[in-house]
Amino acid sequence: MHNLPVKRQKWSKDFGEWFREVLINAGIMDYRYPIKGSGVWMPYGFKIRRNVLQTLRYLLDATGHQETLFPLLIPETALAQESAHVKSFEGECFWVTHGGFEPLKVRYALRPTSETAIAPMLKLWIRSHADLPLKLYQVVNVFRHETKATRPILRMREVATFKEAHTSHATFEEAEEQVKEALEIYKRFFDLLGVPYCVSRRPEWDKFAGALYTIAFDMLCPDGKTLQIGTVHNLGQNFSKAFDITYETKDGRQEHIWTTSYGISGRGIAAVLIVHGDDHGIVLPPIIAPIQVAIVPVPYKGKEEPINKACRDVACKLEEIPCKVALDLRGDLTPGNKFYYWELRGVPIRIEIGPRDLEKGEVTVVRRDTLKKKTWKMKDVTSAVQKLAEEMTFDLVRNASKWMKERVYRVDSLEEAKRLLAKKAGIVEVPWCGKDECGHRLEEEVEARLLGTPEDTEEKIEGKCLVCGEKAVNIVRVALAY
RNA sequence: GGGGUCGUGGUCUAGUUUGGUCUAAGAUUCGCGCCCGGGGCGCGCGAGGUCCGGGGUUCAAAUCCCCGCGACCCCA
Repeated sequence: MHNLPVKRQKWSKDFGEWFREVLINAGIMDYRYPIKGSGVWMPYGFKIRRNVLQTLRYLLDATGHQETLFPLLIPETALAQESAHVKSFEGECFWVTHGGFEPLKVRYALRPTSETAIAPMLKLWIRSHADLPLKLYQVVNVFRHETKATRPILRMREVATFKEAHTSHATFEEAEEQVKEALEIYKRFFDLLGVPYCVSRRPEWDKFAGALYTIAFDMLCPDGKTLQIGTVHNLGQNFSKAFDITYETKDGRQEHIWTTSYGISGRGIAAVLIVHGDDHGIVLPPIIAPIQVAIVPVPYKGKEEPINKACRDVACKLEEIPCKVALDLRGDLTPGNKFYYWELRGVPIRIEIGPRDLEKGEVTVVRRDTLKKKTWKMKDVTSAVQKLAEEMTFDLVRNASKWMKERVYRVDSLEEAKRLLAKKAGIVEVPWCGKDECGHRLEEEVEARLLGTPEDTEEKIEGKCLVCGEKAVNIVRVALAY
C-alpha cells in the first residue's frame, strides 16, 4: 500500500503557474483564445460551472428571486444617466460604434454590469407598492476593458459567468433588509462550496460606482493575496432618481424606489478550485463534482473479465443512489496513470478493484483530499460512499477554514503590519479611526489595499488608529489584493 | 497607465548573443502494435512546425530593425 503525502509545494510557492496549468490540464478553461482576456469554458470546466450555478440558483430561487435575461447592449444615453456610475465605467467599456458600415448615432456599450440596462425597464414595470419588492437576477457575460494584466478567470475582459441580482424596494429599511438577506445567501453559497471568506464593508473610495455602500466577500489565495469573490451594494435612490423610477404609495403619493444589487463572478468558481487544491490538482466538494466517484480496475493479466465485471456492478449500484460515476475501463493506461488523471480533475472518491479485492469481496477506496486508502466490503459500497462524501465535505470546509484563520492577523503596530504584508502573510487587521485620509496613508505605508471594516463580527474595538493615534472606532482589514 | 522579460510541432525546451552548417533538434504528447498492470513502466513504428502576425535590412533571417498581437513579472 502506498500512502502519498498530499503536497502543496507548487500550490503555495508558485500559485499563478499552478492555477494556469490546472485550468488547461484538467480541461476547465482554455485561455488561448485569440483575444486578450477571453477564454473558453471546456466541457469538464463547464460542468463544474453549471453545478456551481445550480447551487446559487437554488438559493436565489428559494428566496423569491426570479431569473431573467436582459440585453447585452446598453445605449450610451442610459449608461450615462447616473453620473458616478458612468464616470467609473465609461473608460473601461467596450463600445459598439458601427452597424455594418454605418456609424451608430448612439454608441452601445457591452454591459460592464446591468444596472443601467435594467433601470429603464423597472421604470415601465413598477407602478405601485403592490409591485414591490421585485427581486430579479440573471447569469450573463459582462465586459470590461481591463488595463491591468488579465488572468484566466481571475481577471477577464469578458467575465463569462456573472451572476447578478437586482432588487427594488419601497423603503430604505426594506433595501437594508435585502442587503442582509443577500449577505446570508452568499454566506450559505460559499459555505456549501467550502470556501472560507471574510466579509468587509469597503472603504468609501472603493465602493461600487453609484452605491451608498458596498459590502464584499474576500477569500485568501495560497500566495497570500486576497481575491474579491462577491459584492453586495445598497444603491439607495441613486439609480431610481437618475432614471426617475417611482411607485405610488398606499396613500397615493409618488416615491422613488430603493434598489440594491449584488453579484458573484466566475471568481466564485475559481475560489473552489483554488482553496482546496494541492500539487496533484484540484479537489472538488462532492456537491459540485461532475464526477463523484471514479472506478479504476486493476486488471491483472488473465483476470480482466471478472475484475471489469465487478467494476461494472459497483458502478451500477452507485448510480442508483444516485451518484455520478466514471467507470474507467481504458485499456491503454496503467492504473497509476488513471489515478493521476482523476486526481488532477478533483474527483472526490476513487474506487479500485483488483484481484486481491475480488478474492476478499472488497473494494479499495481513496479519498481525494488526503489520498488515504481504505478497504470496504463490496456489499457496503453505496452506504460507505455516501458517508465518505459527507465526511469529506465536512473536512474540506474545516481544513480550508483553519488554513485561512491561521493567516488572519490582529496587530496594533504599523511596523508589524508592514512586516506581515511584505512577506505576503495574509490578512492583517488593525485599529482605525475611520477617516479616509488615514486609510489612504495606511495603504501607502504598508503598500497594500484596505479591504474595509468587518461586517462579520460585532466586537467592540479598543486601541488607537495606527496613522493619527486617535481613538479607533473600528478595525480595518488590510491585504494584498488581486 | 509605466517598466522589464519573453513568443520555436498539442505541451515544455535547445538554437537567437556572433545571420549561412536549420531541409529547425530533443523530451513529452498523440495514433497504431507489443509488453505490462495495487501510483506517471518499457519497446517498435508513425503523426505533428506559415519558428506569434505584418513590414523592412540582406546574396541569405527562427536569429538584426520597425509596427502590431499575445503572455508572464514588477511598479503606479
